[in-house]
Amino acid sequence: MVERGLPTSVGETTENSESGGSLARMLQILELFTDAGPVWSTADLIEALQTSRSTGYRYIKTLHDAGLLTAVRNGYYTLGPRIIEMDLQIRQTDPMLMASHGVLEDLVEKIGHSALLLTAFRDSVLCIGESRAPRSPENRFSRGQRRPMFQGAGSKVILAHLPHHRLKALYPRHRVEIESAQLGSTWSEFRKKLGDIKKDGHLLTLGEFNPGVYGVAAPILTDQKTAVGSVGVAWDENERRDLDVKQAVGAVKYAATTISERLQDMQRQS
Amino acid sequence: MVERGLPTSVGETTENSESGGSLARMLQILELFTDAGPVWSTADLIEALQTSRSTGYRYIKTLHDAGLLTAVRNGYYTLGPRIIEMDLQIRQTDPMLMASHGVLEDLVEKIGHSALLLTAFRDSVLCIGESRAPRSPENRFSRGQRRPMFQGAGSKVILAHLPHHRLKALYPRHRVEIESAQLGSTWSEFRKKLGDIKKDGHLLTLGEFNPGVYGVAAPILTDQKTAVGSVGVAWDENERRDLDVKQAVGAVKYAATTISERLQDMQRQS
DNA sequence: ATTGACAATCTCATAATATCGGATTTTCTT
DNA sequence: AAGAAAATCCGATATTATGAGATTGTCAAT
Repeated sequence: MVERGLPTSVGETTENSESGGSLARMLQILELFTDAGPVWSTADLIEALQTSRSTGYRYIKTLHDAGLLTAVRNGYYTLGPRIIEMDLQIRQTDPMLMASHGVLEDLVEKIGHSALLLTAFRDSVLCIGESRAPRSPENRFSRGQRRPMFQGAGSKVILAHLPHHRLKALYPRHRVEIESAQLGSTWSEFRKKLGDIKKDGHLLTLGEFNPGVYGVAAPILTDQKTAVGSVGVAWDENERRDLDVKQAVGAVKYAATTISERLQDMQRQS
Repeated sequence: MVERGLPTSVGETTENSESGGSLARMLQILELFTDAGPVWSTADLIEALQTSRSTGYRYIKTLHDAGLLTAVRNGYYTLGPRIIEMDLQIRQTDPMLMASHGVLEDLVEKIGHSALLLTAFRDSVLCIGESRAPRSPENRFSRGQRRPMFQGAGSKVILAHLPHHRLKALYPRHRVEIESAQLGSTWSEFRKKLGDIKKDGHLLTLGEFNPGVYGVAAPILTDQKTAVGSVGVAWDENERRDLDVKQAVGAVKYAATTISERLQDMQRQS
């Protein structure tokens, strides 16, 4: 009866499945806070949830008590301080981030361009770390931002190393995007293209986001050779240094391998 | 084995009240991820929750679907990517942070020491922003970290400008800390000391965290003159420049006032 | 301080739905 | 490809989330 959640705006993990109960319903509140609407009144929140006042207030109170929401003023809420705290917690302890310490910096020094650390998240790719070259422009792709999984070296190289079942589940959801990204118009064609990338162990792209910008990326792999993330660098073609493309590829692959090994060593110890 | 949920470690909003239902119980999972234990197995999580396997898995799944948890490998979880994403969202839209853009940088330039932006959170103070002076040492108090509310200029100055009822609720919970922080051993003494700080509109401290370190802070206030945060700077006494303490106080107060005004202007528009 | 206006919480009967053990399916290792 | 382990599904039960209205708490102005 609670006719909540417009199917169009849901975008959950699994296609459009009914949200999994009140717990998920409550967490949906967090999704409402966007760049376009970063501050919500209780009234609007309750309206958006299509629930009773009591329940709405209870959800808000629960999230508030957990620190995930905070009142900016009387009856107006924003994402809460606990999120900032947890982000620090992640920065200090995330295994992949830990494993990449120093490696990204070395990579930047070696090739003179900014480097990114990416991870797969919900059929897309999230930037979780970056190391900027000395006087490079501020990156438009930085920690916390997402990109589609079918464009850019850093994304595709993860895609190619995803476990079988993940790909199988993902393909039907994104047939059109995959085709328009030149990744094949059939399942077997798709698998073949990914197989090629996988064989190379890296990917070089040109102008997939910004015209004239090169991208190189290599996957960060688990013991079973499936991707947990990737390392990537990008540079403008007329900003080219004496650096050879091959050299960049080598450096990126080396960085990715180093991180992968460290990561696997860490897991063996726990 | 993992003896969770000890009343001592809870530290919820209201004294020690029974957790408010399954929603809060699920969110408690997030509190388990600490520096000491950043990665948890499903088995240990369920053990810690003291619930059935089914329910434990359902909680984990719900949090996973929301992106608040992520699997680092088979059956092991960490805080999830959605948190990183939401942190960026906050950095891009948080009113206080927006209002402080440029102001903190100007302050640093004026006095040559790193500046911090703080906010009140759960009977403590959280750092939400910082601007580092050119070649200053990496700050030990940076974004995402918490400090007690009764030590340090940045904390006390917020405390002094907290709304009446907040103080009244807070005092009995922290009598001992307040007394040992020289903030008075009775309620009226406490109120008087805070009143003095309030009158000055700023606070100067010496060596409350690190010996020989000066701290200056001023409050960020709402229309009704209650604190939402503070601006602070700190420097070592033998690192003193030709800068006068008075000059620093003035600069900090100016920064805090500017941020307060911007904040109030923003609210008038929405 | 007192009041009025609004926001947030509380009360409590009702039934919706979270819960649990066990079976089933999915996922991972050999 | 088969076996082992993990995660999900299933359905009966009662715990507990829900919602309308009353109450309390909070805020701004007199």
